[in-house]
Amino acid sequence: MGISERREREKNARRRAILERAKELILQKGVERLTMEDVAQRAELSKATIYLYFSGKEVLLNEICEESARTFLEHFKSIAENGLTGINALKCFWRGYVKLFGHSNEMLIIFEVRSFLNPGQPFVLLESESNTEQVSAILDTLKAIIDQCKDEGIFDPGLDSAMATRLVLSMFSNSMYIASRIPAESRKFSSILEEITNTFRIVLQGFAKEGIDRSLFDIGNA
Amino acid sequence: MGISERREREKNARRRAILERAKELILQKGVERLTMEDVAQRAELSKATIYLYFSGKEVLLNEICEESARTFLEHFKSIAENGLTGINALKCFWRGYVKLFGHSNEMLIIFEVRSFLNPGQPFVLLESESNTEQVSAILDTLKAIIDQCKDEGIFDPGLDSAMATRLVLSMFSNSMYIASRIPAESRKFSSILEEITNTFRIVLQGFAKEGIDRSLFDIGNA
Amino acid sequence: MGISERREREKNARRRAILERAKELILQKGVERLTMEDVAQRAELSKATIYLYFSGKEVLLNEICEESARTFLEHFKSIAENGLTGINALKCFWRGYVKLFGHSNEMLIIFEVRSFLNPGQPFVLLESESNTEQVSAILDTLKAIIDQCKDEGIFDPGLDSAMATRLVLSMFSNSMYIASRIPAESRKFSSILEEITNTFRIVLQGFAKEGIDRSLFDIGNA
Amino acid sequence: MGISERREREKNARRRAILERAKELILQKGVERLTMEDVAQRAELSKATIYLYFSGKEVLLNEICEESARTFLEHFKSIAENGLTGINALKCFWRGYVKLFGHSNEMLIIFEVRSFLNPGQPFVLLESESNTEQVSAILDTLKAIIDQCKDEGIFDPGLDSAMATRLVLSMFSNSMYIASRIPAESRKFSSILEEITNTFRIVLQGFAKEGIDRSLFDIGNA
DNA sequence: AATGAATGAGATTTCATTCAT
DNA sequence: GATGAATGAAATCTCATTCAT
Repeated sequence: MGISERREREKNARRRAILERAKELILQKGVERLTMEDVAQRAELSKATIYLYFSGKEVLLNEICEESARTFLEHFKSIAENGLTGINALKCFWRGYVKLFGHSNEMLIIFEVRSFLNPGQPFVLLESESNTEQVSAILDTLKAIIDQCKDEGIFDPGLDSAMATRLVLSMFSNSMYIASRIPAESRKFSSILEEITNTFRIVLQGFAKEGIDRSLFDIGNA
Repeated sequence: MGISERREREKNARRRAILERAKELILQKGVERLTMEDVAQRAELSKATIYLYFSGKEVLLNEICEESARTFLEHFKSIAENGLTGINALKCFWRGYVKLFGHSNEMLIIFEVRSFLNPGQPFVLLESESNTEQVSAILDTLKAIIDQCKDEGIFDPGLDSAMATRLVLSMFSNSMYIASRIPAESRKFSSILEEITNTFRIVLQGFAKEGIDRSLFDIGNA
Repeated sequence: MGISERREREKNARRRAILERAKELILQKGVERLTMEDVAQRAELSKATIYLYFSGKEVLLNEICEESARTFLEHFKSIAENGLTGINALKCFWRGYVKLFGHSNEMLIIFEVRSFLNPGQPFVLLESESNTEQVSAILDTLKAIIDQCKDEGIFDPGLDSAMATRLVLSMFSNSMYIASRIPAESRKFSSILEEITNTFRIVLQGFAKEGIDRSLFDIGNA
Repeated sequence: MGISERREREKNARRRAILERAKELILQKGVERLTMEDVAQRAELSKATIYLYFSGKEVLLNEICEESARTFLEHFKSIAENGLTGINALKCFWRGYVKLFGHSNEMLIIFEVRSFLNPGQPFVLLESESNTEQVSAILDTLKAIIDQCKDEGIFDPGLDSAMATRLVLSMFSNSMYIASRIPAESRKFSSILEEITNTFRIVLQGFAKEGIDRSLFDIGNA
């Protein structure tokens, strides 16, 4: 039994390692240019071995997506304590995003891979049942926060929160998509981040109830 | 003489037809999945014939992009009279966009193809000289309008107009990208448009100087 | 009738013009890289028109070959008077060759095209009936000269004159082939000619009867 | 261990087999008509497999050339003992050539492929640094032998040995080229060989110092 | 007589996937 | 469990040739 457990552990470790290498490659060349050959080489395994762990390219990509989403959610949960105000939860969400994006690019991968696998998702996302578990969880979380902000009188009460969630996500998604397409060597995270931060602030200002003090939305220096 | 003119006309017509079919395919499957074989089949021509009109895939994509951008610009110019206020120019821009997007998807294609040909453009767009003529013209036009809105006291004077241009465009671009990836059969333009309209309104609200009446930005029913 | 004659004349002129352009191209890129498109463009005609004058690529190449051979023969005949000694005829042959090769490259084309059309010809040339008329004539002429040199006691009486003809021709052919493959821009006729001249002299020395004064074979400064 | 060695051996064997098949095809149709499809079919493999062993057509051709040259050189070295007189070394060179040419056509392939890859080489051969290692070695070897013959008073002291090397090689090259173009079924090695032998003898006679006994150059029956 | 337009057949190369060992 | 080897299917592009006008 100890043996079979160790086996299991090792197998999982290798699975992870493969996913990790694949992600690196996605960041470097984009999903569309990712080949199984690349993955194998980077993982220092044979192509055939990759197929032992993942039954196909699509499956591998899905796993990447799930894993990244899981990582993001865990991060988010670990930061978010209960009893936060809406605006603080939002800042928390943002910090989690920045942390992951700036450091490990998890978010980038989620969105890029997902848009590759499920073209056109974002617009149907909330209604659709085709979302993977983890991704749905992210969406739900975000929507809850936006609702809370409305309840707390910070966001315009007439704001369609489903739409607002989609907007925020597609904004992120787009940043990611664009960032992912910048050749790895000339990608500068600081300026991309600045751009996204500005964008996010403006969108929040757009969500705000009239008369709300805009300095509330100075997310960047939070 | 009549003959050679007719020839010219027919040749142009065929060129156009090919571009048209290619655009349809891009809308259906995305640029990355577009093959010359596809284009040929859809255009009911042989692959070799396609190469008669376009010397390569890249050239064809570039033409699509240029053509679409030209169409958009013409549309825009035909609507825009001189002496418009910033906000009206913005509405005009929007109307042009909606008209083209809702009916012929021109914009969608510009952005998708461009992002395929020049990965990562949007972040460097304004500074870069690598923009094609037509696309640059769109960018310049939009930036001028945003500047005007700042001058007229509608937009926050602290707004970075280069950034704002990038934001608007990447927002559009993203809508387009997403819309393009929805399988043609389940794509509903009305709801996509509504989504984009809302998004646009929110972004404008985000640009607004504090205290400006938000009803100004009810672009949709303009 | 005057009209139909003029027609005929014009038709021939055009035929010639096409062949001329094709030859230029062969010199520049080699037969194997010659395309009908190229020929048409260079001749400022449409591809279809080329097919009006020549029923196919092979036919066109054959014509080129015949024409060049005819030109060479004419040249040769115009120089060669009757009553020449063998060695003088040889020099004459050589002068004709140099003149044509150095100036118009006729010879080059004959050999290159022929080796493209009839692979392996040279070795079977003399026995074979598949030689075109003109080419056969060149061969016969050369063989006659070699025979004469033997008769006149300059060449080794044991020399197999058929073989010797083949040798000379394949030597020429090879020079041509090599010359034709040098990119047109870096081709220097003077040095190629020098090389060929030396080669020719050595071969003649090899043909010589023992004891014959070698200065006889200083063809180059003839 | 035994396994990985066997693998290595088999892999090399297959590599060789592919090269062998490619060479057969070159002999039959010439380099210019050689397609990867052909090679694959002849080797009873898929095209993709060929690309597993050779990263492209050019690489495959280069390998062929190198391999053939290596084979020739090895043969030459294995025959040539030290301390040979120039004329004996020449005969040795000749025997190596005949043996390889008559049996396996190695030489033929070297020259044909090389002239395809590096058009126009022969005239610049000796000066150029672009020669592959093996081919350069052949050239150097031959030139050394010719120099030795001059030193030993067999060849005309005024003979330009660089030129003479080029002459001999281009003579061989040409024989090869011609032979390669004879349809395989009608190619008769005996007569080709006889032709080349005669040619070689005559060229050597041409190189000879005046007064040298010609029977020295009866290479053929050596 | 001339040509613009079209094309079939084929060339090189790439990649996800399978399978025997 | 791991892998080297193999491959089918597809993508981009080229060229000799035909045909309606």
